[in-house]
Amino acid sequence: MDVKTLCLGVLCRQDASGYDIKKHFETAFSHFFVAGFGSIYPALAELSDAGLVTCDEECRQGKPGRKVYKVTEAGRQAFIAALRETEPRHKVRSEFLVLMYFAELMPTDRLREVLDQRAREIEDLFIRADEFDHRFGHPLSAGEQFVSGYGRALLEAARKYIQENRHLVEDDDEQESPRRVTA
Amino acid sequence: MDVKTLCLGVLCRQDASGYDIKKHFETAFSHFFVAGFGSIYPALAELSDAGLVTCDEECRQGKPGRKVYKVTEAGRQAFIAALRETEPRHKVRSEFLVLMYFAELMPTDRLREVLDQRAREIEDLFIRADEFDHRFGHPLSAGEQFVSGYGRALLEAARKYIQENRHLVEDDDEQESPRRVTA
DNA sequence: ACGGTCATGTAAAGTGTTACATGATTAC
DNA sequence: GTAATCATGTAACACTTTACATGACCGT
Repeated sequence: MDVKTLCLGVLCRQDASGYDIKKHFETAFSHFFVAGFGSIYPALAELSDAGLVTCDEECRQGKPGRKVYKVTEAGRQAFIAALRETEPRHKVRSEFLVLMYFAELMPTDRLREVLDQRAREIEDLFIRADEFDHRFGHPLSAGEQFVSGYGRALLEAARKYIQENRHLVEDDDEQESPRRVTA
Repeated sequence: MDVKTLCLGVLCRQDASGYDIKKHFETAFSHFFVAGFGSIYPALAELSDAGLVTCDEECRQGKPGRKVYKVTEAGRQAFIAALRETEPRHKVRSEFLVLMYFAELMPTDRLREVLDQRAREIEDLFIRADEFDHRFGHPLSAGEQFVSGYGRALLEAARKYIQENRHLVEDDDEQESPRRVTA
């Protein structure tokens, strides 16, 4: 599934500009999809050319002018068809885990730093997840609840695992550290 | 981090052919990286051109001939430098979660099917993880242990979450089903 | 004044996926 | 005999990332 289809999906929920859609990727989709402006704007142009969305441009003298996109009936049908045909894949790409895998080739300092950074990122993601859940206005749909809960469950598992197992890569690696303290 | 660098990393552990490396991606790296032959073979050719690996071709009359790659000292240094510079990102791309997010636009049958399929895939991944851990021969390194445990911890969290929460998207969606049984 | 947010878009470069092309060997 | 596994590689295509280019508005 490509960014184009995801944009169409967002527009099936509500009218939005490219900028709004980017926000949606950063909040609602943050657990499972990323996209930048460089993918979103061309995608919207293509959707428009294909007649799957329409575009109202708010003229604000000079400047780019905010463009609000709306899905057409053809667009809605196309999205539903895409959902029917999409294979439910689930793919991870983690440089963090690559680094952990090759822990023996890294200095202990750097390892600690990387683990701390990952731990901080996880805490950040919790905060962002809370922000998303408590948006004032409409309550979460069933799908949003499921996905939000899924993200949180996996985040919790990751946090716990890292806390309890970071010693596997941080210790024994080099035998240089003279303090084996804490009886 | 690209496939080329990962291939170099594998070769820092042991000599291998392109085919062997593919196997490595499917087992050791299965939790966090995927790569096909179409990425691996060109990567090995480039590494060879750059002098980061050498290549011994086992001549077997006719046919392609198995090529066994070995890392050079320059290659080892280059990999260690890459580890130093790599940002520890962690990215998920999940069509499965997209489908769940848009559950309201899908028929209940299809939803059930998708959830069952994901559940089966998770069980498969457990089996593959066990196979990897119990390879006869050398015991797991610290890095391998950490990554293998991480993968398993997240798999367990995903399994549990799906079991306990699939009703969120499978039920209430359409009110058509006449059986609300089990008072 | 300055930094952050809002706002759109293009072009080039980098990367990965898929399909194609070929063929031997091993296990059932 | 048939399917799976071993084994390598190319070419076309698809997609994303990054850098660039521009500029207003709002709050402090």
